[in-house]
Amino acid sequence: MRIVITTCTVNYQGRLASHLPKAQRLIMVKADGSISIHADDRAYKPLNWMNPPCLIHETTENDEIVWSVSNKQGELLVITMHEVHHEVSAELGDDPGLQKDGVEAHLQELLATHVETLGEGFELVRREFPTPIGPVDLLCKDKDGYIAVEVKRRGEIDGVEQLTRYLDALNLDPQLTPVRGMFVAQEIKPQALTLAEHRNIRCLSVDYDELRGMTDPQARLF
Amino acid sequence: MRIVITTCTVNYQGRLASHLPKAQRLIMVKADGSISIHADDRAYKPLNWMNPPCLIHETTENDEIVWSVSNKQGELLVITMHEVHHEVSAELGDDPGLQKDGVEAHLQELLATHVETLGEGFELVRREFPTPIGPVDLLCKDKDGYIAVEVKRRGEIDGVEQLTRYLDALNLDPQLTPVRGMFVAQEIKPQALTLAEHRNIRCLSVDYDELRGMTDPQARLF
DNA sequence: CTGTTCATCTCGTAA
DNA sequence: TTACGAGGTGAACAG
Repeated sequence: MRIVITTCTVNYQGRLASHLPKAQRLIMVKADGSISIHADDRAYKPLNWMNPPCLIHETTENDEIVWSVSNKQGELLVITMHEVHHEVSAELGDDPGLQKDGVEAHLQELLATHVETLGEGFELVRREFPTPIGPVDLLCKDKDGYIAVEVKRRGEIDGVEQLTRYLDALNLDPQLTPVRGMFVAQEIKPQALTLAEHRNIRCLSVDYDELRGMTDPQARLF
Repeated sequence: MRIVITTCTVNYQGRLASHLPKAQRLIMVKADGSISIHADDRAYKPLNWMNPPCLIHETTENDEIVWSVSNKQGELLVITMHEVHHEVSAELGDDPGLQKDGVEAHLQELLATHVETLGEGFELVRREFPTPIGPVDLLCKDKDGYIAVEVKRRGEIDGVEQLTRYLDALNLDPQLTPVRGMFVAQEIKPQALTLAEHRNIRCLSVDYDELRGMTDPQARLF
């Protein structure tokens, strides 16, 4: 990792064209060759960046240091440093990586082992049930037939569209039809709820922690 | 802006839960109070972060510095620094900001002034034509009636769904119906193309630079 | 404020 | 390699 605090101008030509006027910024060069340019606000997003793999070529023109960063896709990032105020290097080494808990996959897992919470007499047929246009999160069955369940952390309109496409595909199969739809999320947006109801898709909000408690009452990863 | 290179462990509890084992990392505190934690790879994304506005509370426990970062939503980021290897501060000042050229809005603008490239005899009725569920990018007209045009930089399946919803809404209006659909993008994914054709939506790939050339042959912002 | 949509989205994963 | 969906998506803009 190399950190340079510098007064610079930046031009990017690639997926779009962009320009940063002369100002003081922080440039971060990482061990994988990637580069990012940060202003003094916004935690998340750099002003400009180049993802690895990329090549940094340094030249000097009229007392100005110029970095030309290019990648295989033909994108080009040119940083002209008018003045360098500070510079540090440090070897951080490999990172053991981020452990996550509470993403959609976990919710799907928990629901798969507790399909009875989705509806009376529900039985799991398969997780990730394949269709020609992609897998349905859960395929369940009760006394009236099959139910395709779409699981989301946050239920929005896109999820309802996705489930609708799956239902269309599944209902082409005479072995399965009629297949009902069910939309399950920790939180369902009003728009999504309205669209789902309009399409006769049942909606259910579930609580992740509560669901986890059913499997393992004292579970808490961290 | 404050930069700290430190051996640390990090815990986040908020929209999900996550944990970073002890390792050397770079912590960036920006002038707006936001904070991000970087490993030595990936240009774009920090391992962990907290967006402004947030509050940083520093304590010391057994020779370890602990930063508790919280926000109004009740999210909590706890950084425990076991060792600090380097530290810098710098006032960067306000950034003049990034100027962009080539985003979807520009493409829509160009197409609006050249609707004849979309189809013979096409005339523009309105950009951002309002419907109950949101504005259609372009509403055009030819001798056979109205055409709703959805403009995307990259045409994917979501865009086709969006256009379909607009068409459904527009065709409820007896003054307009029948409204045909048209999907225009610099690049259209095969899946989107298939779905669009299946719904009788015409697809067109356009070249941004070529289109811009029609308006202003020597135009080139940077 | 909410809701909607774009993004140089990034990033993982599975076919 | 490509395609697809999730994301602590973030960020901008309209209502």
